[in-house]
Amino acid sequence: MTSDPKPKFRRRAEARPDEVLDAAVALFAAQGYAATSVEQIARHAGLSKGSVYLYFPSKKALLEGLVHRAVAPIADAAISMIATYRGDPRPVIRQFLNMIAGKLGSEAALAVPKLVLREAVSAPEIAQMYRDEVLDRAIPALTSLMRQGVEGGHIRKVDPELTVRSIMGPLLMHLMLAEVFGIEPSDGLNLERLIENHLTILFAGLEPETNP
Amino acid sequence: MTSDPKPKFRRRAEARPDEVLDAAVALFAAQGYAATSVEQIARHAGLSKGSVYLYFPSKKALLEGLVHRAVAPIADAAISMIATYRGDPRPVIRQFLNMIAGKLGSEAALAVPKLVLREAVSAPEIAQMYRDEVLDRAIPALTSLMRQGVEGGHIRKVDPELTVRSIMGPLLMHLMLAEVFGIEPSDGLNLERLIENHLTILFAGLEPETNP
Amino acid sequence: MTSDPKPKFRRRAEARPDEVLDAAVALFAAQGYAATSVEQIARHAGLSKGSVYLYFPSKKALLEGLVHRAVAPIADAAISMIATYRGDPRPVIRQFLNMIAGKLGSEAALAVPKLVLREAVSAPEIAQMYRDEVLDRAIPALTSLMRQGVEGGHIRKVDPELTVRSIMGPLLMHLMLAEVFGIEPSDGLNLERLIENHLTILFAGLEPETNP
Amino acid sequence: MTSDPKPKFRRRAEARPDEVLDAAVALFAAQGYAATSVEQIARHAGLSKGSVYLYFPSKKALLEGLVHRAVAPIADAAISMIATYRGDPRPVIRQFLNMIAGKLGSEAALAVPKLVLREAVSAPEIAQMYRDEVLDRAIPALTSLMRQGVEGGHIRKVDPELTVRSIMGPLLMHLMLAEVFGIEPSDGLNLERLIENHLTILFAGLEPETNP
DNA sequence: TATGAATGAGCGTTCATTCAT
DNA sequence: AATGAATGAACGCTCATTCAT
Repeated sequence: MTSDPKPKFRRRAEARPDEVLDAAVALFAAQGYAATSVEQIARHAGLSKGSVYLYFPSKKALLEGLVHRAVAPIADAAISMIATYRGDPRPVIRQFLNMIAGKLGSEAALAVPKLVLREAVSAPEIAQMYRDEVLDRAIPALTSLMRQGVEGGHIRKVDPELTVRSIMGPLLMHLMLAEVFGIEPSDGLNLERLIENHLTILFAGLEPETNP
Repeated sequence: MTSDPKPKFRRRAEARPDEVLDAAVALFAAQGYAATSVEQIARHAGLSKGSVYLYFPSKKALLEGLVHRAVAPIADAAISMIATYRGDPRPVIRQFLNMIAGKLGSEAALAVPKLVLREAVSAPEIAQMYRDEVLDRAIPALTSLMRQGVEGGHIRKVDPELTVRSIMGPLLMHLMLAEVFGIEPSDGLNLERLIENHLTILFAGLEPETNP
Repeated sequence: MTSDPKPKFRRRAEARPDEVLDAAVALFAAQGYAATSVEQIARHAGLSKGSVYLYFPSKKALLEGLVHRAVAPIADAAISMIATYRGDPRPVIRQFLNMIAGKLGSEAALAVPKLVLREAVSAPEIAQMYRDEVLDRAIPALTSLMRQGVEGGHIRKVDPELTVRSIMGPLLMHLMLAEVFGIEPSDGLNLERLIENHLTILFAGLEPETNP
Repeated sequence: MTSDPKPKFRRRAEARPDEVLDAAVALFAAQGYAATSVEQIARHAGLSKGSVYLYFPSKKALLEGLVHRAVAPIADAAISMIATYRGDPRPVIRQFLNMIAGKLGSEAALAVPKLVLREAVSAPEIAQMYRDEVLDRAIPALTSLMRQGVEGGHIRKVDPELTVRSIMGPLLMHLMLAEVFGIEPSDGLNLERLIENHLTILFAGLEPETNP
């Protein structure tokens, strides 16, 4: 803390890259990657354009760094919840969706996935990174959660892989309608009610067939 | 294969705008709007850069023209199917999803919605156009289809507005995983099986509650 | 008149070049040469862009044709008035200025001289043409009018060449203030009053010195 | 001769805008605004095209900056000379014209007014700027100089407003003939002799009428 | 570490001119 | 005689990147 002999006007240098990334997410999310200039990011982060290149070798590296930074926590939280569960998957699904809603509904955490979606085509490295670090870990986990649910007779005999789409899809659609097109239900982007309605249908739909 | 390699005759004026749009979809879809130059589009369509401006006043007008051309047919088909139906909505939903799958699963028809999704942030006019011409016509139609289904006792007492997300979401998610991240189930982008699995759950989930 | 066997829908072809020039003056005057496109001129004249090139080999040829057409009459009228006069030049000067004011004050005749002034730098051929056909005929004529006036003792012993500037300059300045900067005297661009005031001073100033 | 051939040191930031403007006047004067490209200006000033935009946000801003830089000094000098004078205006007029001749006869100072004249039509902001900063200050000053001369009986009863045209016009015409059309008197653009001849006539013409 | 002046390649757009019809 | 589709060169402007300081 006080070991530095002349700390008076020292800037916390290690924090800089993060500040730059913060500025970048904000601007990329608001205007898109292509429409955001390095100059804008630099000003937003409180330094000069040239200094950005001290921390990141190119504009695209910003995007990558950005995604990388945001991605690990989400996936980790998700996986740890599902990984080793045995039994009726429905309670875990409820927990899982509520956690995601909690994460995304609150803050600018939504910005990164949105960004990935938009830039995935022009920047396949980004899509790949997201796939590697999030999707290819979370989807198989969900898939095997469902598989053991089917095998244990806890739920109807559905295709575990495809059912993952039925679990996550309505939430994705809800967010996309709201975020991209500004279409919200009459009482606003109410994630709780969406999930409640969704789970009512989903859980009834997953109920094992009573009469064999 | 199916298109003239180098058309001998110039001056087929009426066909040109469409050819330009064809080139534009292809390139926009492959590289994104911002990363595609007008020059590229022109060469792809077999004309000079300047000639593109004979048919479209700006690059953005290409995007708009593109979306406009692709959008009306989809929405029209959808609406006409749903509009005046009375009774258990489930058969119509099956028809509806199959139609959409037929339209999107086949060709480059998917390119335009994908494009809209990506450019929506930087080009809000595009998002607005899509909303006006597709979403704001299709979603209310679906919503009231569900509403009368609930009121007629044909399905469980769900929120009609939110249930629309449960109907369409899984399809959206399936396409997005495949198209954006290259994630497909073990037997490929099999839209029929996806829909079948989805509808099994959905229809069981919508079954009116038997007791009380 | 009736010699043509099928004159029904015949356009008076010989009039076309003039119509094109009419359109060109109007637009060049309003927007400048560089800011006016051949397309605009063509539309204004009621034909297609390509057809303009039937009558004029290039855009610059339009400007030249324009000036040429407007120039001869002005100079001719001026010269014929001055050429052979002997005696006190003052009555001729009055006549001359009134004629010019009549020509310029009325119509779009001002447009061409204004155009020449503006484009003279970038298009020296234009300046040269104007010089050849107007200035180098009118100025020497005025100069010798003044010279014989001095030599005959009708006016003060002034420099005939420089006095031409004193005769024409105030009118030029008046028009330029009005046309370029929108600065007009309190009662509008009143050419008669301007000339009256100007001539009062000029003629008194030219009065031969009474003493010796 | 008087400027560094190839400056060894980059980064003389404060001088650059002025250098760019210098290059711009030269080229605009020689070729006109529209016919001069930013690239030309940049090369002339020894920088790259992109660098010009470091100092000026647009090509038009160059023109404006140019005019602005040249305009204030002229007007200031003029006004300060005339403003509060009482009595026979003729001595002040002589001083005033000599000062203007001194300013314009020497250097490239003429380039800017010429430029204003030419671009006034296509760039009304420029005309307006010149009007605001020069004409609307100098002309009223001259007008009231004349008015008090008339009222004090120092000069003939002329219209003060219109007489301003008689004072300045011959000089304007002399410069225009020379600069635009290359027409000069036999002994060159001799501003002193022009002014002498002009004032002889003007002052005699302004002499109060002797016999009432 | 930090700057910001400087660059150069590229983009969207315009337009005078040509030419098959 | 007349068209208008087509071109290509040029222009104003932007911006990611570099580098001397």
